[in-house]
Amino acid sequence: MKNNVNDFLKQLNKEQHDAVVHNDGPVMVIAGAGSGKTRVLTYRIAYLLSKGVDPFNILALTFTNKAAREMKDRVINLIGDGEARNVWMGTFHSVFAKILRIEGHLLGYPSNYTIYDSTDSKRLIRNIISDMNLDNKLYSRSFVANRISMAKSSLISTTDYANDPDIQSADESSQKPLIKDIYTSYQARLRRADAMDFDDLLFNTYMLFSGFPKALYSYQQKFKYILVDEYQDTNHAQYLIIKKLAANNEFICVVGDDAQSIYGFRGANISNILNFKSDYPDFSLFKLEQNYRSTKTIVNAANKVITYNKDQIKKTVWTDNHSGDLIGTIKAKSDNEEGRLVAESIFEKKMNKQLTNNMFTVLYRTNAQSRSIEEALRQKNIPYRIYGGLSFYSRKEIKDLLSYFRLVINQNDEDALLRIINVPPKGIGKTTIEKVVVAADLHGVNMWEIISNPLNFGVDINSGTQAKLRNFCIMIRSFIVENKTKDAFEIAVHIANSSGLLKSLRDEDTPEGVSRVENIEELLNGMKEFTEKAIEKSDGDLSIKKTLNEFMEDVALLTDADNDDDDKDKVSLMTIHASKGLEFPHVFIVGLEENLFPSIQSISTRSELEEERRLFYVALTRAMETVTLSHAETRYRWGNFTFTEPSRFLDEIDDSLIDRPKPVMFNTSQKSSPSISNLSNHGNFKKRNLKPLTISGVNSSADSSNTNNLQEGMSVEHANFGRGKVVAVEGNGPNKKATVFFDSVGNKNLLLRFAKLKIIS
DNA sequence: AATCGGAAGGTTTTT
DNA sequence: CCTTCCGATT
Repeated sequence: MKNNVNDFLKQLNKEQHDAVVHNDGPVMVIAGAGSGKTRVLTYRIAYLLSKGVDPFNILALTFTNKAAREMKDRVINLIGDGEARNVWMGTFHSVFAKILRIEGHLLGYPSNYTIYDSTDSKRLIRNIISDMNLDNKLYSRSFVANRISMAKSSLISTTDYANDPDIQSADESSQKPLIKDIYTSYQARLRRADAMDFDDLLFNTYMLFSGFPKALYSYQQKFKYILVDEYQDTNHAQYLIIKKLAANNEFICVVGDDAQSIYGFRGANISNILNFKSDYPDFSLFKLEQNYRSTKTIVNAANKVITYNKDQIKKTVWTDNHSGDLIGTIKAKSDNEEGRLVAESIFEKKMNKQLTNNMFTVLYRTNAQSRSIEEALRQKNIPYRIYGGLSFYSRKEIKDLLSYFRLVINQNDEDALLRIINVPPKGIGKTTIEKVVVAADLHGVNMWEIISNPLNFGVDINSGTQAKLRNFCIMIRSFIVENKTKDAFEIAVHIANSSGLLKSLRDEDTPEGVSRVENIEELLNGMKEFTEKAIEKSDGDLSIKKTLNEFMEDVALLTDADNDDDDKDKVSLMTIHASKGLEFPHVFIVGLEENLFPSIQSISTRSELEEERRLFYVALTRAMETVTLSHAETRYRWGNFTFTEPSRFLDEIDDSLIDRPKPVMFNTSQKSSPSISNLSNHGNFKKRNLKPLTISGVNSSADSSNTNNLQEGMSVEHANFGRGKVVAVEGNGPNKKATVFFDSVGNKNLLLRFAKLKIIS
């Protein structure tokens, strides 16, 4: 043990301390923002271990991988690596996925079942809708997917769904009575593919524990001590699983804050907090109300905002910290200007107060808003990192390669099969695939069986096509054989090459192709790291190299935010949802406009509006020192710009805490200078050429616009003119100019300050 | 069977 | 605006 127990307990305040050492029965901790919630959880784990509890008996559940990793790190800090490693800490989904790998056979799943992410399951739903010849405008994929997901997370099976009169009449009145059949067929197809979607991980865990008392009992014995983070975000399925696991020992500790419940849209149910009382009548309640994170101004502003919500648990968050600055505001003419003003403000603060980039974050409601901010930061040469957005793992080329891996591990994975059977092109076209699909349905077998032996199933194809299918199967089988002896990295490289995937992308010879190859290389590098890290850890042991199977077990549950290379000094950009649990000295919340934040979909019902307000509350309480709220008067939406109204949330901040823009007198001549000149930039609206995304924003800033070292003879790329060669460089500092010869337009004289040149070589 | 172009549709939020 | 899907063309 690294520290003496009493030493680390001294670092807690009274309430935190009591919550940590309370050792008798169920515990609920209601923790205001910034009050040391994670601290209580980690210290509690450390405390249990110090009392001699076996780490193997502790289960700690979080919602994001990031939160899980942070918790693990902090526990390791407290008590050292050895014991902490054996505590089960992870997201609900990853922990349950692990359990299902072991116990899934009881439900008829092999241990190598595939996890479908939401893209995969939407593809499958799309296929089913078109197979059923339904109007795919009426039966929109996302609507159906949502409906099914809601059902599953409430543990409503396909039969329950079809037999529930309320559900049926709801579907009938929305003109979609056949959702029940789509749901049934969807589950059947997942089964046939030995696949589970995200909701199945919860649904099946519940089925396992309710249908197999022996299995339940053994996990109850294993997980004697259960801790749950962000309890307010649990959905019905998660709630019941925890309840079952805890039923024997009732040594359960849940931590949450009803004011930060922001996942209602995916079935999270605040009443789980309220029900805790009735589930565990002898529970102890602790309230953490002292905020250690933020200034008085921020705490008071957030408190005031949340009072506009009717439904909430009473608590008084307060702080001893200094008052700090007033909340700042930015009012911009357009979303582009908003980006510019935010970037300028970051730049100024940085200079005036000697701050670093990583002290800043820009938060927004929707991922799409990142673009104008990105552009502005890039122009100001401020490095940034985007969390979330289009996930690295959802890029086409990555999905394709991963699909090869998936098929090697599980040949029943039909989504993977369909994705790659003709990628790169192998002459297996639509007609053939259609025949295979039909035969699979007809015989009730998996598509892999059909293509392995088309003649057995009477599939009518010519010998040329037969040979092509045979070659495909032979290739996959050879990968399967190789996979038995190679580690994850070796087999991955082998597949990337032998499948022809890398070659076909290289042959494209386009900038997109190059960036796709880079992405694949990035994935392979990550796999190399994964493989080698495992070797390091197992020092002494006989070659415990990580296998492809092990890699693939994790990958479906990973998101971009999990690539933690953020030791760099960068401004963070993310959605408010993604920011939960994090803190930053200086926070910008952008796009505070009606219909955007609060979102247009949520302003019609009280509960949804209140969730938006909690979201705003979460955003405000991320900040330690300053908050700046910004909105734009016009914003691009679907190609043309629309006028917007300031968000109601702006008005809900107490006047004494915010620095509102002074109302401008009507004086046409004076008003002109900044605003009109900005509007005259109209042409800029059209030039929104998005740079190809680099992986998680790495090097998005530094080398793309750092033209300080530009030299004669270099190859460069310009957003509009394409590639060119530097003919001459002259001038210094801000007036540095270059003459560049572009293939498209010939010689151009460019002021480097403005032209965003990218150095190629 | 592959490729290209036009049309249509889509923005909440995440595991 | 951007991505994805479908059909027509080669």
